[in-house]
Amino acid sequence: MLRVHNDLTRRLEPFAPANPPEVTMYACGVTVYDACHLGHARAYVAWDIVRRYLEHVGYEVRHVQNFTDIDDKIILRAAERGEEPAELTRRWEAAYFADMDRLGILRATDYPRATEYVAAMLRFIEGLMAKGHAYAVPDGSVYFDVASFPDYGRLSGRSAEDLGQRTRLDEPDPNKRGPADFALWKAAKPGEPSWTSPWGEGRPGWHLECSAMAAELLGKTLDLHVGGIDLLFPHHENEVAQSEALHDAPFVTCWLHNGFVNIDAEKMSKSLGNFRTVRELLEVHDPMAVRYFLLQTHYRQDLSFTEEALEGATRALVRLRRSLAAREAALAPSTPLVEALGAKVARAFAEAMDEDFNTPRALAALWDARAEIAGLEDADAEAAGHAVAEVRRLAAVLGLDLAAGDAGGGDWPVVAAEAAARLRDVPDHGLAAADQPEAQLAHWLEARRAARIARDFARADAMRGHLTGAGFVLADRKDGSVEVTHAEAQAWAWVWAPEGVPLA
RNA sequence: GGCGGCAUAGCCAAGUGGUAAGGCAGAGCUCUGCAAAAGCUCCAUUCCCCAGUUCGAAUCUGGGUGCCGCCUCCA
Repeated sequence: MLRVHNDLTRRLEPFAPANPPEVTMYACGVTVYDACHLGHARAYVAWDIVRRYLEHVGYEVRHVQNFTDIDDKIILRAAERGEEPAELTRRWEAAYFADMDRLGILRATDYPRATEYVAAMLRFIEGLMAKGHAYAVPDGSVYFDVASFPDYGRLSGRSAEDLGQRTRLDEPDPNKRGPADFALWKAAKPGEPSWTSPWGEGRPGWHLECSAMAAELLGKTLDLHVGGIDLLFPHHENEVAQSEALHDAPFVTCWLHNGFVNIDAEKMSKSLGNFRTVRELLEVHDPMAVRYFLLQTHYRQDLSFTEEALEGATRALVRLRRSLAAREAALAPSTPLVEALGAKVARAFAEAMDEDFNTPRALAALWDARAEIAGLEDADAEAAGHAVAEVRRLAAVLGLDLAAGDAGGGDWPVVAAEAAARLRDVPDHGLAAADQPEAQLAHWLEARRAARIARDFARADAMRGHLTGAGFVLADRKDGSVEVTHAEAQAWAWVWAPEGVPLA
């Protein structure tokens, strides 16, 4: 049975959607004005795992994630660049998808844009005003009246007094009746994009879009609402207030929040300037390795980013893949032991994931299975491939493709192609230069093979030394083929196979 | 000031009462012409500190210390 940590109750509780097998899940999306960094990747990988696991255990998830495509930062950035806000936001939406697709994040059911739901938001505000929960001020803005909603603060654990105390430190906004009141509708300043409303030209407040779009697309009460812990207050608190004030129904049954990515013990964020974009990370690292890295930490915990840890995750992924690949072809009729092994890993995996999506433990279950598969003997070893398939199937629930990236696949990374090209400049071995990196490397490997057959190991090792100097790592295999990797190309491998008789 | 979180081996990180998962790094070995890869073995008597509860605590309670986050945009 799946149990989840509900931030509304601050407890682990059974997952109980209102209308199973359907699950409604709303994820707070990004403001599309800049590149995604590892922190964003962390959040969306976490929710991708939640979605995948729910589907794995039989739920049908309606997953909605918004794009905030109108706000102060967008307006400012578009003005700086001299382009329309819509051009800017469409560009960053595309960049968002490019990054997240590479990380293997499943597409949501819907990606509503705030600017396309302004009419729904205006109806929302009018409803709140009719019920006395909102008020307009002279400049044309509309605020939510927090005092009219006694339950305010339940999600974030803040009392009215807490909020009052803070305001002594800040300059009070003369427009607001109460210190915690927040804008539902912001009056437009000259030159800003705006929509017509009963209160004049303006644009929706940030908190409102999630409430309005969630209600439009998923209904008044959501099974799951997810987002970063930084959104807990005030964003999610305000969403609850608006939605429940209007609908007189619980807004969200279960809230999930993910922890931060820390770098040097500090939150990774735009404003601190200590972020690593997904795009730049993927220039060097296998997307699956980045995903694996993120899954090593439970989603609610802060995650420490270090290059060392990311590289460690990459090596772990490569070893897990290779270890399994070594047994994948063993598909003789299965045996009781192999069947039991498959069932055991599936059980351990489910136990881990059922405990609030404990991906570190789920990964450990996969590693335990790897060791058992490697230790199989005789008839069981002949059938090991069936257990490998089971491990890969479970890994896929985490969005990890353990079959990919192994020998033979993938384009040549730039570093490897450049290294191969440099081999042409080594004046030795009487080899013809070749244009393609594959052909260039194949010349060397063929010559080295000839030397090895002639048992001229000094020459063969000298050739390997040159290749090693260029960054290539050779792995001789029993059949005479050579697996080639490159020290700077994470998780990349290329296999050269000789024509003719294999090495004796 | 208010609210909340975290402190586990060189690094990342599970573990909420029963005697420290997993990965990376490191060491040894097997295999190999030699390597690499793969495989096997080893690697925290101890969980920030001090009291307490308990037959028993990394886990519960109290008190410290340190770090981080939210309260303004933020995944």
